[in-house]
Amino acid sequence: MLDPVARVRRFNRAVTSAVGALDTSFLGRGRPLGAARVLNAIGHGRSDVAEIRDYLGLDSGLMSRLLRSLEDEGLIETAAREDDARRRMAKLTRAGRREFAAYEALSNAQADGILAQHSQAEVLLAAMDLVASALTRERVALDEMDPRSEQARYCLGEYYAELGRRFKHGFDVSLSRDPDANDMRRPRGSFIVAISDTLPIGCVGLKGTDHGYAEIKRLWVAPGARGLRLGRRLMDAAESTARELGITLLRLDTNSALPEAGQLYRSTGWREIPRFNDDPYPDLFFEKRL
Amino acid sequence: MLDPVARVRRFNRAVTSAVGALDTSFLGRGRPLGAARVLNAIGHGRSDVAEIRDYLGLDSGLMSRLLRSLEDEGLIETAAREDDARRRMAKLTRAGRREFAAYEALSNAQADGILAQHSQAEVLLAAMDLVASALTRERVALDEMDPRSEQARYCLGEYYAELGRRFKHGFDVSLSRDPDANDMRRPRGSFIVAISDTLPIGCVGLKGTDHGYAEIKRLWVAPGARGLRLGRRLMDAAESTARELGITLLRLDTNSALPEAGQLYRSTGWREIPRFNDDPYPDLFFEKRL
DNA sequence: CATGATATCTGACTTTAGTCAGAGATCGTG
DNA sequence: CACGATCTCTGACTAAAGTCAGATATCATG
Repeated sequence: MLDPVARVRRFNRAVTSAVGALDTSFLGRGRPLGAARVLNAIGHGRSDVAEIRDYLGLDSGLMSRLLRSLEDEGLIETAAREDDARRRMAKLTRAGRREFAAYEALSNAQADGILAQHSQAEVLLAAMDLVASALTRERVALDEMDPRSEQARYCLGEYYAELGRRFKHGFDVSLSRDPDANDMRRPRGSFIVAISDTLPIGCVGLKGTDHGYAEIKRLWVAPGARGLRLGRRLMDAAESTARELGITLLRLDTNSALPEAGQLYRSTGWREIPRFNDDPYPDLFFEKRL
Repeated sequence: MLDPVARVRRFNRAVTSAVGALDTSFLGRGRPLGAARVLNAIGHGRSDVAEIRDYLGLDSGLMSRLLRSLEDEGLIETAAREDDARRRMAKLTRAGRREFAAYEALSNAQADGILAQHSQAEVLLAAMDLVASALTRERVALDEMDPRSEQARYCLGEYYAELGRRFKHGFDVSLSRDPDANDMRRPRGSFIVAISDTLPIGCVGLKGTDHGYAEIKRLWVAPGARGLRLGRRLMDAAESTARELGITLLRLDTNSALPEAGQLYRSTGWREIPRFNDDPYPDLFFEKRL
């Protein structure tokens, strides 16, 4: 009754029928699912025909016909790309935007419906985040981006909030040595965000200094993405970026209130060293030679 | 970035692709999905053709042809039902059982694969249980069953384990007034189990006494099924069974360490009364006149 | 035992999805 | 500017899924 595999399969059955219900509601708009999917891909900002085909896994002949049918309905327009006339771009017409909005409304209504039946929506959402991260584990992209970008700032905000929860006396950003964003941009450093299907679920900063080493800062993994060894992947990415930048020595500080972090560092070749700064929060210091 | 609806939709995308991958692996056995689904429904114990058709949502013509193709492959046998020769029963042949086992192996491997990538499988499973319960909320069946049945005993075991966790000094079944199973069978009482797709996710007992009232005992909702107002549904079912049995007064005891239970009782017409038994665990007592 | 209801089956369709080969336009490169 | 590579499109298919109108057999009921 409690076999793990049976529980996963019960989950599969539950979501299969939920997904099927959404597909059925899509069919209610009188268009085959294939055409609806292409329309939605375009509505969500994909315009390059080859990219859509790849994303949806369609044959080029089939894709071409689906585009034609959407064009005949007056929902999209296609044009050759300016930089390469072999490739085509597709975009929604006014009618297409209306139709796309109708599909969006169906999707949103379904999502809303699931949430509305639940008196603890945040618990349900956290569980969904966790499952979604687990299922898309191998599709998590590690993207280098500006530490001031929206997604980076979101990660940092979550990171600070978590420190506030886990440190006995809270955490005040202004007391910490908040690294200058410029130190986490090439060529001095870098900032890497893990993105799972548009949602940022982790980050790490590589901060350049003038003291002959660089620092690893702001390693964070979203609660729903823990257990997927994402921290290790982020650290690997930061280290290889450091090597690219010609950095040979890395340091970092952390706090014993975050035991999983310390364990990660110890198991990946970092060795503990004496305090090397006067930041009030950390009480553990590590170094790794590349 | 944190819009609840967007999070649900990210979840939808993640599971859609996981489900698609399983379908693809099913196709690898060289049989269309429709036929595979029918074979699997039969393998999982559904034998009545009309029931399978209903479960899979198939047209009777299509169903007939799928059955024929499975028969031609030698995987199933069909026969008219003995009690009604218009209806047909289908069952697997030896070869059908082999083929069904192969599909089962694929499903199990997929489930195993998901779990294996996760270093905290129990956390992931708990999240899956919660999501599955939320998605199948309206398909939860409340079944009256014997309190000694396997599913009832599972619920009771989970109930006792939870009391052990939540009571400051633990919980010892032998110290509590463990109701005689016979008091929770008709006509003296009843035992109701909430089943979500084969998994028991809640229970409640109606225990007959010789003192002019019946007691509500053992109300439990699985952690993953909380927030769905299942406790209320179970209580409603217990009350209407009580009415059927001609019971006019209900009592129950509970503990202030279970605040959600007390809140449920207060909000559904129960009023607090003085202690009416000498069980060491409860410290709150309620009564409701039907 | 006639009659209407029910369950399954068959034949004759349509729609959707997907495959494949080749045509035509365009691109990058030597 | 010739040539191979790339991208899209068209025509000609097949397979799968689904629909619908009877035909046939059986059942429950008066």
